[in-house]
Amino acid sequence: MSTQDIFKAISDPTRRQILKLLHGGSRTAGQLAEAFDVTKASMSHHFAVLKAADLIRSERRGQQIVYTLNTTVLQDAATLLLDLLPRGLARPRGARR
Amino acid sequence: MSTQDIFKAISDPTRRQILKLLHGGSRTAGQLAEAFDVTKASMSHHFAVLKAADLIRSERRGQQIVYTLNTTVLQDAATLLLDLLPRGLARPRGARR
DNA sequence: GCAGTATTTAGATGGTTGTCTAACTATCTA
DNA sequence: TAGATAGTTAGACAACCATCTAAATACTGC
Repeated sequence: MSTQDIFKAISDPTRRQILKLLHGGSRTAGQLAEAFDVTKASMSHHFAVLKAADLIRSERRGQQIVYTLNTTVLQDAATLLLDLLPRGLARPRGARR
Repeated sequence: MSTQDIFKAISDPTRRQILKLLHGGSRTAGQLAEAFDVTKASMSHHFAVLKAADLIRSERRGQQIVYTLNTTVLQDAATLLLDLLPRGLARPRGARR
């Protein structure tokens, strides 16, 4: 769950799309997989990367696994990016630290 | 200069550090190279990636090449990240669109 | 034009990554 | 407990990437 893990995770377009889909609320692995033209195994790999970065959380519900966006870490990532800017140029409202 | 170019560019820690150094104002290729433990050729590669993403601009000054942060694109990148969040949760001040 | 300095380009290499197929684990239901 | 469904893990492979050395380009000053 390092900074590098986060940036690596969001560097892939499929994974960014997954995060975007999780906007709309939690989804099962199967529901997410349907939205993409890759195998479930590949999707599972992407989930693992996102989980390693703590960008998503998983919870088993019966036979299915439900993924949920971890908005806190995503906000942190945005903050990290904004930190690359000269101070005071842009800042998220209510940024921590 | 696509979205993907931007995210790929910032996925590397060395390049993020370069951007951070450019916080403090423009620097020559040589000045930037000094700050890292890699060859100048490798640094030149990183500059090219950052330029392709339009995150930095270059200008020749005599024998040297001066690199400058393109804050506009960096702000856009942060906005793209924040767009992965459920609407209204976080937003940079004065975000376009 | 030549020597020296600053930087980039070319080509090679080892490591990482996204994808696949096949096999495995976990859960539910009859 | 057997079969079906949902998802992950293992292993392989091609493509990509960060890095290196060596060579080339661009500029300056003599």
